[in-house]
Amino acid sequence: MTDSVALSPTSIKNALQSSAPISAILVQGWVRTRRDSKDFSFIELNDGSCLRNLQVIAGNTLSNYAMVQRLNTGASVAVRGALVESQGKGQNWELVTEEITIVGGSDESYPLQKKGHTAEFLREIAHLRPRSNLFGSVFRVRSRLAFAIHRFFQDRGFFYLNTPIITGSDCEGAGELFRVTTIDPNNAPRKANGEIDYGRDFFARATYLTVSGQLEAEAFASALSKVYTFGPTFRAENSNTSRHANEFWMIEPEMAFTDLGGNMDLAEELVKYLIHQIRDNSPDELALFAKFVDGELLARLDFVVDRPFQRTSYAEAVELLVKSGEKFEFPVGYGLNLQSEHERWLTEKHFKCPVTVFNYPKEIKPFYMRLNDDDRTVTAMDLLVPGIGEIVGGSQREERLEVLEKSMRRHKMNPTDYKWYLDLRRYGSVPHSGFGLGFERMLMFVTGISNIRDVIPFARTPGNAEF
RNA sequence: UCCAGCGUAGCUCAGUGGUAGAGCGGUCGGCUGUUAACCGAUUGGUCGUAGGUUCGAAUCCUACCGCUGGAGCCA
Repeated sequence: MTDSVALSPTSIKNALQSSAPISAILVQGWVRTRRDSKDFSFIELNDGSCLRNLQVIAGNTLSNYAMVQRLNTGASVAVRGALVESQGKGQNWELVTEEITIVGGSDESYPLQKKGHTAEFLREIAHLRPRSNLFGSVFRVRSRLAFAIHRFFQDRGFFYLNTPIITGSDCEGAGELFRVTTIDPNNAPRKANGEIDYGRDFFARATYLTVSGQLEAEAFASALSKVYTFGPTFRAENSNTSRHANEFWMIEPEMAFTDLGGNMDLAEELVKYLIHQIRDNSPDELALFAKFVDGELLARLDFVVDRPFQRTSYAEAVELLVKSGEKFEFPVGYGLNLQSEHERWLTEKHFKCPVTVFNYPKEIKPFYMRLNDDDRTVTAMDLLVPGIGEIVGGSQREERLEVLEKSMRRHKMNPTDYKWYLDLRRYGSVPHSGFGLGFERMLMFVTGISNIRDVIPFARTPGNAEF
């Protein structure tokens, strides 16, 4: 800032954790609120390093005290002074100012008040909402959760794999795709029949944003044994719900020599590990969520971590639903998809804990899932959690060449379009399994935040790509 | 995309046919080691947009736009 503050800055998090007074310290941050006293002004300073603010005492002997008294919420300042034990209640330490530099002012139009705002309002000011207690906390936890995911897999011998974001496969059964093209829509090359000729597009074929890295991950699991992806995923579905976004992040582990049981074990272990990590490392943020977002959050997280998840086959789940006597809006029956209300009944009312449902009828699942010996079901698994529903979807993959080709034809796919994928079954094929964990859905579960748009920095949903 | 609900001050909301309100915020002043401070004053509006009904519409009707919740799709 100026040469009079040659100190290297200290984060507010570190300052508040100090075990002893510090005679000279420099902190930088944004003013959350200011209160005047007779001879000085209290400034609540936050730099995002932690939830808590540092109380700054700015005395009327400061040369720029008149400016300090006009500081608005939102302004940025650098403060040099002494960290001392606080005389007041509510904080252990406070900073007595020797010099304060107003870095960037703010005025009365700053939209964040020190009182609570609704999530809906803050969504409209997505560029400023990380300066609020709630959203600052959400995005600190988001970072922590991402770190925990890498740690979980790296500790277990998985290799981090970056699968392509631009993909040529358009038939993975995972929703609508966004097209990637450099063709000028007003001057597109045409085939004889008038259709656009994507063979003359940038990649000499039609290309899309990826909806899953699974197929590519299978190739690398067939070489490095255990891999995981963690990257952005795009779905062009016109979904308008609190748990769908068009751009989201997904974790997709893929393991060679692993069957459905091993797959379910890993998913359960991962979910529990992530809850533990956040429980241990983000206590202040969790306390805030418990207070303002979801009063039962901590009890639910502890409950989930403490006991094994329920596991039930699709057939058993259908039977439970039929016998429940519950009146459902949608019909229950073998061969029908489980509706949200059915999944919610299983996880929220019946088992009251996360539930893994496995072995679904082959008709309602994608082509790549391994056919069971009964010839009716495939080794699918969905992990359902209370409040959110499906958080993990996965399966053991079909590793038998002929069975896979047959399944492709049954799904009206042409096996010759998937030569490289089938090669994995031609050369050293092994039983292998994997799943997709929705990163944002996991974050919702851990924070209690009920809308996916509030756990993504700048969410993309239908009709909304501002910021 | 479908169903339902809601759009009133910067924010949260009240007002259901007869002169647009409150709290908070902001601004000014007072008081004060305060901490969602306190006390007083003050500022603030094309009632989402466009039509229609009516002597008269924030209020009733229609369409559109936006937001929220639910459904489908899935992570």
